[in-house]
Amino acid sequence: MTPTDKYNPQDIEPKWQERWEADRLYRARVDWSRPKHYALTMLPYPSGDLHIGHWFAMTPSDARARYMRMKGFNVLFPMGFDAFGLPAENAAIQRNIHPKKWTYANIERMRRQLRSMGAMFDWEREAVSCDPDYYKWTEWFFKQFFLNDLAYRGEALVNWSPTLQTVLANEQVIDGKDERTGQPVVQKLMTQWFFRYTRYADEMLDFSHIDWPEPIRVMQTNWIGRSEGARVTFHTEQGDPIEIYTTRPDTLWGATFMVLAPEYPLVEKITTSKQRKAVQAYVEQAARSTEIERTAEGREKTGVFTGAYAINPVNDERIPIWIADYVMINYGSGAIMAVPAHDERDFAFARKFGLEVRPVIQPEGMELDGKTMPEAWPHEGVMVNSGPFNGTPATRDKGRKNPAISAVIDWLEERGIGREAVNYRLRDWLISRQRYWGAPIPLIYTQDGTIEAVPDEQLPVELPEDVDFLPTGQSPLKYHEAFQNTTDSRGRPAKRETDTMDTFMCSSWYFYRYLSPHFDKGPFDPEEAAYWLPVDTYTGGAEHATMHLLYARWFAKAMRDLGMFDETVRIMREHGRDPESLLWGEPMLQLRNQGQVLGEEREGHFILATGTWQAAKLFADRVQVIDRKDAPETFDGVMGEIIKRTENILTVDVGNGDTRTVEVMPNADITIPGIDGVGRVEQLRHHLEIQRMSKSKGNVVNPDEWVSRYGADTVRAYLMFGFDWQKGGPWDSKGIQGVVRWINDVWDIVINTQPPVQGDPDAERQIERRVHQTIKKVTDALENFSFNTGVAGLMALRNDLRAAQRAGSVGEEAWRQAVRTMLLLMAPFTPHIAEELWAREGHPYSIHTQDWPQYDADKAAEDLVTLVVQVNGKVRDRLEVPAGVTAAEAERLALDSDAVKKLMNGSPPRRVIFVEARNGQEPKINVVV
RNA sequence: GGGGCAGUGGCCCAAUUGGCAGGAGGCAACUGACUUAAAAUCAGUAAGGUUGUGGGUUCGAAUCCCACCUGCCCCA
Repeated sequence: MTPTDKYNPQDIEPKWQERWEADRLYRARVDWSRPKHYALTMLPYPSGDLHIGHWFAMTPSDARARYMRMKGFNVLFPMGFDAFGLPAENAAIQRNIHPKKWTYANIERMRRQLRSMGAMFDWEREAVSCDPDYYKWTEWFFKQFFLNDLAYRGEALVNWSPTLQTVLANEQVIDGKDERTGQPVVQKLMTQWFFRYTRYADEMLDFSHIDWPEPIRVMQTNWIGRSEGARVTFHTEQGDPIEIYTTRPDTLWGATFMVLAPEYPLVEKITTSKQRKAVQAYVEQAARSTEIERTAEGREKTGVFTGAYAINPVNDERIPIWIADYVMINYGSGAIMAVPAHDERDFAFARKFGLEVRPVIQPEGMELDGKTMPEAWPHEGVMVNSGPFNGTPATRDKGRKNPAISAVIDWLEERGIGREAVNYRLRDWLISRQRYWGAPIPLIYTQDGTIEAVPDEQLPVELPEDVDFLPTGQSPLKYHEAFQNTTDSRGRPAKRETDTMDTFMCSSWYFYRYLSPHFDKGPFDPEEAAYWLPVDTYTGGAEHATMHLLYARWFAKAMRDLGMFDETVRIMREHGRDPESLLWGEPMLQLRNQGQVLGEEREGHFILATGTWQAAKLFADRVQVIDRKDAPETFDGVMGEIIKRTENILTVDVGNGDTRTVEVMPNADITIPGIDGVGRVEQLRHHLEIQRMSKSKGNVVNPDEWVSRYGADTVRAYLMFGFDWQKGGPWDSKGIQGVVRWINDVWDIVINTQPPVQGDPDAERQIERRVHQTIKKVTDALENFSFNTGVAGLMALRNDLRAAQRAGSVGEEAWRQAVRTMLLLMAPFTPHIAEELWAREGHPYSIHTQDWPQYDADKAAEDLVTLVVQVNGKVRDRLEVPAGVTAAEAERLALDSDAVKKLMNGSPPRRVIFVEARNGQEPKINVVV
């Protein structure tokens, strides 16, 4: 064997990667004569290192894109970076590196790592969201939305840190405190920029045009949270209107008080002087709690009476107005009518403060008494105490479908008291960020208070680079004079907006930029868009269900309605393509989510520790790592597996669910097998559970290491084989061995087989059969994102070829044919070795531009099959029968079988059910006696 | 509290519309070969189960329905 006969991924992988790149093998070009396929995988954030999760998300996606290409599609599979965001600013503050420098250095590093995957990314279409070339268009989108009333300035509650004088993101606030400084955070109303997200709420509830996973559709539906009901206007005794929204207008007569959010603008005006102090104190306290705390169910209700009263418009009753933090200023109108008898939260509030509870829906077979009822009754019944509606049945149906609600809405509208209304849980999209590292909002505030958009020819508003980062976390744009000071359209001094945009803005349109990353007449080139759009297959994590994936849908709809696709549509028509799929306003037609690769389980060291006890803690001067098997029966000290180590404090599992704490003394004698001399406490291994990977847990799998050990093909194939892709699971560093063996075997099968010139026809037929069965398996697997079964099918074929190789039973012609097909089937999974062996077999470059093998059902068919014979559903016999056995024949054979005869005892069968063979399964027959 | 997803040999996982759990495949295990020995590699081998639990539908349920248990995700 010459050295080249050994499989050496370190050799062949870079070789082919370079060749593919030099040949621009993966360059995707518009070609109207061929069907297109736009395959997309979520773009990474350039955090610095590609981790195994990126590989898990991207390489199966790549395999499928490659398969689509071999199937005859012109495939676009681009890649880029979602490069704006907070981590870059944190790096700037903590390590004094400019965000730009940090980000681009990371991108450079990640590009290299991404290339090592051997994916078919078309790098000539790469887009980086922090390039001015890119964010020019992010700004342009903002401007279009601004000019077309899709963007507006409004007030929103934000997490405000008085210490840092800055706004914090939700994830930066832990228990009402800034996670970095531990200083308290308050809720403050601030002026911010919003997009009219709810404008497309109803359209976004329609999933009929897209093939997205059910859980995502459910999550988005719940997130949008459409409800039907009515808006009703109450008035204070002084005549100030307070509009409320309710899904239960049928309970209006049961409203015994009103509740306003503490931030409600009218609060100050209506509060009586007697109540002023209490109200003010309450408002201040409410500002200190977060929304999550405020709305948590089961939380003790708090609130204060304002001293004011409102008039219930349906019965002119005078009811007290309270403020309470369980009512949110940004949900509905920030005010509610409280119907304690029929709403759980109102009920809890009424009981706490001794407010009246008045049932107005009487359920059948139950007598509700406001004084004694133990809980609210939010369900169906007959309306009572409701003036003209007494006796009207209320069902569990929502909205107009409920006769009581429907009747009351009509009545309200006739009287002009209220009107039918739809409400959404979804709020408008707050896009302002008081941050530096984001796309600037291209607006100018003039001296007279008007707001101007920056003229197109001045876009992009570039981020200044000469900025200083204060450790406070404040945006440096806030005090960057040169950036802020500008002139308006009439040449007068003016101020720039210093807020930047939410990074979800950048990622809402990146897949359009990929089409033409250097196009300078618009965000994308309509000539490219007409061919490639929309995205056919999108893959990524389900964690983006309600944010990115919903924003992207909103964007597509807004773009469509602002005419941004008009030219694209025209070109589509010119080429005879129906633009329907683009006009749906759906960015991605098919979506699939991968699961998550979790950390591997690892046993901790089993130790014997001795020393002195103090309270319940052992101060150990000696720690010995031993094999669990060698553990003594009893031990005077602490014996067990280390489950946790913090510095020099060990938590040891001593069995029976008990743990002991061991503090290892500085000069302790530590012995660890395989480590010479005295071990260090840091060398003691603790138990690792199967859990999410994170640096702090020390269970991170570094793909680069595994690639340098086994090659990219092996890592790719293992990730596709070892997991149910849509589910994910724990990494298994031993499990990868199976893939290593498979690839080595394939190498050996192709390189080191000398098939005889003449083979055994039966054996050759059998191999051909297996090959075609495998074509079917692998094809189905790739169609269905079931990558693990695809690789498993290829491994099974390997087993068959191995056996034939050893037996020398398959002749040269048949052998080469089988190997040829196997390599084609492998190409999407393991592109490098497939290309290498393809070349060595003398086939023309490149395997990746070949046609996908054609499945032939006749060739896959078995001659003889096993007929499974059941009696009353239990397997009683198996008979060898010809493949195409008919029902009549099968019945005759089954009834003739000894096992069946014995069970039937001569009586005739009551029923016989024949199940035809299908899809490689065998026929079954069930005799019912 | 509400909603969603999942639970199959020791482990990862298969099982198109309900139709053989001889479990597809892999890991681990065991036996042999190679080796002074071990690892790695190669060849071979059997073993392993009330498909989370309990009911229901059906000729037949891992699959469909109901309830419960456990785990993960989303919302509150």
